[in-house]
Amino acid sequence: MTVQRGRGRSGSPTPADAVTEEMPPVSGDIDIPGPETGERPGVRERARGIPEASVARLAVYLRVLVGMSEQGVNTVSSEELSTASGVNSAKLRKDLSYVGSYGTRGVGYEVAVLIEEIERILGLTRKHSVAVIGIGNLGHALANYGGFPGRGFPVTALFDVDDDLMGVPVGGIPVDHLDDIPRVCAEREVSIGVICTPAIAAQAVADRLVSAGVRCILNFAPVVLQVPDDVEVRKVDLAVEMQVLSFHVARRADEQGPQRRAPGRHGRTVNGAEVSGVNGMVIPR
Amino acid sequence: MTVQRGRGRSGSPTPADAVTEEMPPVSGDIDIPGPETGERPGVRERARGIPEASVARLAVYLRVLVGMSEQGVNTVSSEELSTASGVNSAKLRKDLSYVGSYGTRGVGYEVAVLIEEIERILGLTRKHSVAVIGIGNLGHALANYGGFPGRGFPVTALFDVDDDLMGVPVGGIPVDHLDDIPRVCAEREVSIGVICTPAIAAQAVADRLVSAGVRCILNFAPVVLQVPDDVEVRKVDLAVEMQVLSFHVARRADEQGPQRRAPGRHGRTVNGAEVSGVNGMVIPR
DNA sequence: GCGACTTTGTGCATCCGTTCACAAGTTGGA
DNA sequence: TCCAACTTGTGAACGGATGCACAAAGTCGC
Repeated sequence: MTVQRGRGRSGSPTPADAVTEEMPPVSGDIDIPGPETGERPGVRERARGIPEASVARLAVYLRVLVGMSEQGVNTVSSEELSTASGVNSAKLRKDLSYVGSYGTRGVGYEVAVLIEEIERILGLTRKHSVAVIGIGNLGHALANYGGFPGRGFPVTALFDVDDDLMGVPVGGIPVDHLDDIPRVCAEREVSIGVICTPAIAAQAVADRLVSAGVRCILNFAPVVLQVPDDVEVRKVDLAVEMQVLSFHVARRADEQGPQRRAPGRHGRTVNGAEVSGVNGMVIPR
Repeated sequence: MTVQRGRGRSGSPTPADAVTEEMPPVSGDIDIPGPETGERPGVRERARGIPEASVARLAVYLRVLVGMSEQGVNTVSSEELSTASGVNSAKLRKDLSYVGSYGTRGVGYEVAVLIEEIERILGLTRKHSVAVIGIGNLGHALANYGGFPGRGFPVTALFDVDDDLMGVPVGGIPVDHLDDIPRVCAEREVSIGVICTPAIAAQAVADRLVSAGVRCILNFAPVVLQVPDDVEVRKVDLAVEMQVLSFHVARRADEQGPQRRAPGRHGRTVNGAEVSGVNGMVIPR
């Protein structure tokens, strides 16, 4: 995966850059059967310890499960679900075990239950108001895809600097000026900001979002954002994706071209398709 | 990181699902100083062993380096470059060591040299013809951003099923029908296919791309594609990104809400901003 | 009610990637 | 020429994620 953790703007590089740091070791991760806290017991304690990689996969399982549910499937085994999700069953079961024990040995999982539990863990039971900043090609695309993938992510605010866009509704929502980020975000309780601006503007936008109280940012701009410790940033970088693919093209050419593909090679990768997934995504055009 | 390796359509789950499998252990990774192969010695052997995570980061370094170069910077230390790229210097040096030893102890790296070498490793020295399939919102955005990020990725073909779009130029390139994928891709030597279709159509499109000889796919559709072993797929899934963010929102709420943020917590994450990057991306609107 | 069969949940070994820490190489100044 | 300061490159330790394999738990048929 390609998950990097950056550092705050305070500067000096620290070990905190570690990929998949942050999650404390599993020590405090035991399901404490203490008094009810309103939610199921242990859920809160457990949620914290889920590895980021597992969280991302849970989202994938969720999608598959919803699909199954729509097709009337009631029960699914780890084997079936894992195949459909493109992971192996052991990993899937381990991922699900972070969520809790909702399967029945000898039978499998109830699709509906699993959906509910994963949604709860992922925090999808409540809506997350989304703001899109930078209404260019991509921003437009996102805004038009009103109410993001899998619902639960209503786009409630759009921002840009272009005067011609001010007040113009895109996907039903009028565009506001960047300067209004603090006010509008507060009013509409935006919890996630999606940055689709050019690289040059991204940091400034991030700063405004942060000062507006937004604590989660999805960054499409090709810059490493500097944000305070308590702000979560995820980055999607098309250039990087393309270049990684390019690398594989090159590697392949190198292997095959000059010294002819080694005869043993095929045997080694039998059945091991090269899918370097990164995440999920929607925008169904 | 969220790199998954899937399996071929052959079905039955296998250990090959392993993340970051495929790359053989470093055993054969030594820089063999044998006879020149046309490229620098050892390059070919080395390229194969670079971890995917490092490849992705190399792309980030490259972007930062190009920026520096444009500003007239000639030399950079691992410390500077790492800070600018949001990783720690040890990791950066290790990443660069996969590329080769192009630094000077006591001094640093020559920006120009590093750019050149990274470009070579990433296979950016040659152009990679790109086809975009599914000219909806996102496809449109990508197509319009003619000649992808960082150049080297010219979009040369567009496909859709909508009759109204046939022949209509988008970003200067006329849209062809899905049925023409094999012919057009062959003619224009497309090496990378970008799938922006709805989920339902994605697999069929992938199949056509594969049969057209395309061996690298960037998939924006929310499906797990089934492809042969020798096809590389990278997936960008907006839904997953959003849901991972949602998870963090929830986690944070759980931490702070009920049992008040633990006093020690801050001390632990000082300086460790939570940036779970995933990849790079451009589309500067 | 019992035994054969299925599937979950997880301890454990393994592997890969990150980080540490230091030897080796380079520069500049005394 | 020698020494101090600096920076790269990398072996080795560490830690987290993956995959295996099996005990536990449940179902089904007889």
